[in-house]
Amino acid sequence: MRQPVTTSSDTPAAEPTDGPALPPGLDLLWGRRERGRTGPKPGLSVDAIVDAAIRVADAEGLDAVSMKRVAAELGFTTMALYRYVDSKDELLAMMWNASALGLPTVTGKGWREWLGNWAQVQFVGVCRRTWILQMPMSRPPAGPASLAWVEQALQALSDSGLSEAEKMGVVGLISAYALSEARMQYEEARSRTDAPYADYAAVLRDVVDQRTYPALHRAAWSGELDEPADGERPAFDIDQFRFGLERILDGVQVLIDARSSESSGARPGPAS
Amino acid sequence: MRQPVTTSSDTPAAEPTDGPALPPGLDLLWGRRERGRTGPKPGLSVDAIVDAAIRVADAEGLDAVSMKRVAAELGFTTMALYRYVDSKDELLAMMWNASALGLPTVTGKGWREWLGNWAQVQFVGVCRRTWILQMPMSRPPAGPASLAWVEQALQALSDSGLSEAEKMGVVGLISAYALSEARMQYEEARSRTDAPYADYAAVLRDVVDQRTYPALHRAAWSGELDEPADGERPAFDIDQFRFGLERILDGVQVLIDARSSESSGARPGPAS
DNA sequence: GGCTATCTGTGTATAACGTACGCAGAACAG
DNA sequence: CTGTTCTGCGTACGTTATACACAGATAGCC
Repeated sequence: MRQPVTTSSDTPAAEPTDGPALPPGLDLLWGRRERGRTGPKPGLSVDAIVDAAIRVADAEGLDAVSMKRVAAELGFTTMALYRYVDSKDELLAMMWNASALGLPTVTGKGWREWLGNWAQVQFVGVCRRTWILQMPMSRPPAGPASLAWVEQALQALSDSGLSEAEKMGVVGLISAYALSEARMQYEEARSRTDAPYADYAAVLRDVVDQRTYPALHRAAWSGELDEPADGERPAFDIDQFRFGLERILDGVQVLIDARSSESSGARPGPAS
Repeated sequence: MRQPVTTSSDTPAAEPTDGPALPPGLDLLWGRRERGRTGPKPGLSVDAIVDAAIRVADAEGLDAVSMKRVAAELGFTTMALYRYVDSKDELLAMMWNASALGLPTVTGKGWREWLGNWAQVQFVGVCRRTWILQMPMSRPPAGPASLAWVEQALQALSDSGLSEAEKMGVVGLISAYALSEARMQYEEARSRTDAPYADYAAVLRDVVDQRTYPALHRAAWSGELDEPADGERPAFDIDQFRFGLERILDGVQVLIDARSSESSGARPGPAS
């Protein structure tokens, strides 16, 4: 599958850093891919390739990110990239990880504000980088930057009294919601640009009849679903995101309250 | 873009059923695509194509669904499909809608049980049809079957006292969560089959060092994240889904309580 | 009946994609 | 200096979706 890269047939089983063999692609993500010492100097680097790919994705969308296009961006041929990256999937994984690199360190008073800020930063982050939403993903994050981002959310919950599994569950839940909401809004905004329809509600009004869809009919004609339409509606509506976020945080609050009243009560440990 | 299909240049602006022109693809979804009366009898139908595509997806995954493969399934050539479907995207939209066709009517005592059942049915539904998770989606549902499914959830909330926009928000939130959780679990299960690693926690233990990732390190070594490993772990863990679901429902409960205490209080209407 | 417009299914062709493979030349180890 | 190993490139292959033109079938109209 991969180029030689100094096959360690001489050294019996000595790992450079630790561990056995990482799942395919992860070794590159963690910088554990060794390069040979001989041969011509590389005119390229993985970082340069990933940067170029992100540049293309930012400017022209993820669909424009082909091996050929990225190589052209760097002034190389398509196949030159394969000296640094095993496959396009690997490159996408690197991009996904790199997208978490620029994220700031968030804080907040108490777990709720902290986690709320974390979620909002993630939301606006993916809204700025809409190509993230188009990725085939999403396997659980495994790159160093992605995990550093998850780490922050876990730290926000460290004093919450939740079990480790529960913390991970909460973080995964919120992260998934941020992604989903952004994707939803993105698709909705994109379909609004070219269609003869102003928005989703207009489509519903056309298509939904009162008999078979009474509740939807009521919602569609209530006017609440219509966009302002007075021009400057933001492409991404963070307030709508906040609505769902507060729901989730309320739910987490209930869980935390239950756990803390448990510790002074009787019940032993929570089931998985 | 499309084949002639009786261009209505003679009839000035008479719509067969109603409304102007639906967004591309939606007309087919709603059966508003007219077929000419003359010419040879069609040897195929949209339904037959969609069924075949779903058969392929069920058996071999969404990646196997190519126009060629679907056509072969029916004993036709690739291009024959384009007499019934404008593009592959349209076919995928039809599949997505059709996947909601087999869903049962759910009920429950009170909005919470009702909505909880609804969410769980959706979860196991997409788990059974994992190709749904691999779809490029997800623009908001617009097919008749998808909307009928949404309708059910709205009905569960009809007596909740929430505004229409809030109901839609809640339904969207829960639906997105069901999809995300299923996708997460699916990816995790798939990566566990071929990798040298047992599970996600094992990867974390290899890769995460205590200094830079203290919270993650603690979680990874807590043992709570490990799978049972004693053989028969279900590919999809509905209990884990329920965990997040209960969090969200708790949050919705808080919102509903606030609204109902509002109605006997002072505040007029909620902002969008 | 025949004429004509229209639709069906097919074959061919195109452009784009990811990527396997082999080669010329560069850089280092001995 | 020689041999090994790497780089970058050119070429080639298989697979996509889909545009287009053509032969034959069907229906409406005379």
